[in-house]
Amino acid sequence: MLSFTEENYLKSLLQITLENEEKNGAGTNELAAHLKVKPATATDMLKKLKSKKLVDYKKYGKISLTVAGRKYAVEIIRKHRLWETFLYKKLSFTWDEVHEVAEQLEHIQSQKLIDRLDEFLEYPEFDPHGDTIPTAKGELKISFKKTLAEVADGQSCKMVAVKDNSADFLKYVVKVGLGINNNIKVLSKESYDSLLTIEVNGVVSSVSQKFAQNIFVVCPPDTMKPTSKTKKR
Amino acid sequence: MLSFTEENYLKSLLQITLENEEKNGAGTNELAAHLKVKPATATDMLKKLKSKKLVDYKKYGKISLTVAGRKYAVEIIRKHRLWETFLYKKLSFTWDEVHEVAEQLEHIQSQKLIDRLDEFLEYPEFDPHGDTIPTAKGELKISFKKTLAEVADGQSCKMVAVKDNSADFLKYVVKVGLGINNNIKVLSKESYDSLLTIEVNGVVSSVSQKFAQNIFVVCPPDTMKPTSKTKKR
DNA sequence: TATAAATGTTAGAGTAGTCTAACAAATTTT
DNA sequence: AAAATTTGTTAGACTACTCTAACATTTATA
Repeated sequence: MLSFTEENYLKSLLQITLENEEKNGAGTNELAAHLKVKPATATDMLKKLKSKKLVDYKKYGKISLTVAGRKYAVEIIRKHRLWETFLYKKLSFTWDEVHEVAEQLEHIQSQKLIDRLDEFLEYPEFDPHGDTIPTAKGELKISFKKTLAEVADGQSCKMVAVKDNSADFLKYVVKVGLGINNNIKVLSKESYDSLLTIEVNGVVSSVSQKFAQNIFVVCPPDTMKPTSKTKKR
Repeated sequence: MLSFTEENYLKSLLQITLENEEKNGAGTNELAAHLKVKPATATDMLKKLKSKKLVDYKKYGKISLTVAGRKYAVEIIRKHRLWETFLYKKLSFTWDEVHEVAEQLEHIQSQKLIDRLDEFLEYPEFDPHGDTIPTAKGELKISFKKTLAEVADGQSCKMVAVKDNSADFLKYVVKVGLGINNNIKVLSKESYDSLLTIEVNGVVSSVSQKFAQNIFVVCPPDTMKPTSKTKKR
């Protein structure tokens, strides 16, 4: 069983690699900055995680997670996002309040707890920020999460979350006929003021850029397995 | 903000004092045994907690919580019991599974979380073990929790929890007309086999001792304020 | 390609919490 | 009340994680 600290290092490494798909690994300074510790501290921990076979690391080299390390990290992300969903959906926390508490809850050790929580929440796909929740099997779909404002002309997407929790905004969302899991097609985008014309359930509406920036959507979801070793060659 | 460890020391001290109302304070060995550490370790921590004004302690003397320390400890107990209730009621954990996970969850730092959880659970009075849950104001009712088998002839009590979670037992409970919060009057107790005759909602039934040992009840609840300083003299 | 800049590592030290071993005080027994 | 036992404390050491300061390696730049 890993300590909170070790878990945080694994989680940061996964987050860094997810943010930069093209990169081959993280750097010590980068990792240290992500965890808000000094590089020297990160070096020490990397040696420890290496000895536990959770990271691939050698002096002055790039850092990456081993298969076991990645699996562990995905579990932490899963816990984090399930707790965020719980706080948001069941305890009426707002979009911006969930993260801090989930940072603590993600370290609770109990497989049964997380399985039951998943069930209780009815196996949610997305957390309140629109990020995908890894499955119990450790599958992490990479969602190309963006705001509706970033969706290109003619493209379709699915609403996964809101960024603004004010009553005004949420009423407006309902008025436009939008809701979680609705499919949205962007019919056109005005170049002058970025006014969007969208179609939801066959209904066409116009929404401002400000509005669109507060709606999170995913475009074409893609599955990424927890490891590439399962691939046959 | 206190560390997990410091919180555990305060919690243990409160638990020890609650278990022995008549005693004037805990001893170092007793506290150390409760926390599964060595006495030397406890001595060190006591000095630290004393410097934070959370315990009253002097060399070779009895240990007790200050008003501030007790307040903190009651909050931890409150969190623990609310989480147990959540696990039991919402995530279908059994009576005996909740404690271990609640030991972890009780240390999560978020006032909003615990207030919302309390609301979500509809302000429960008792946890799955039949122990009272301190209120948001820090009031801890001392319940004279016992099993139905221990209730004296002629006495009345209220059912607060079950000890056995098997389907067989729970079906039996329903059959006898029992449920959480029901008032039970013990009409008579057979001295030979402890068979109980009880009255619930005007209906009289007979239950075995084995059955009665798996029902938790409270008899005459008594309120105990978080501090005795509020008493005027 | 030599030098400067950026990046990463090592050594030594500090804090929190734990331990063991030796000692000190309080309590119980005779 | 003296001795024995129990209880509690001190001193020194260990682990996990962190830091700063000095040094080493790699990369970028002139």
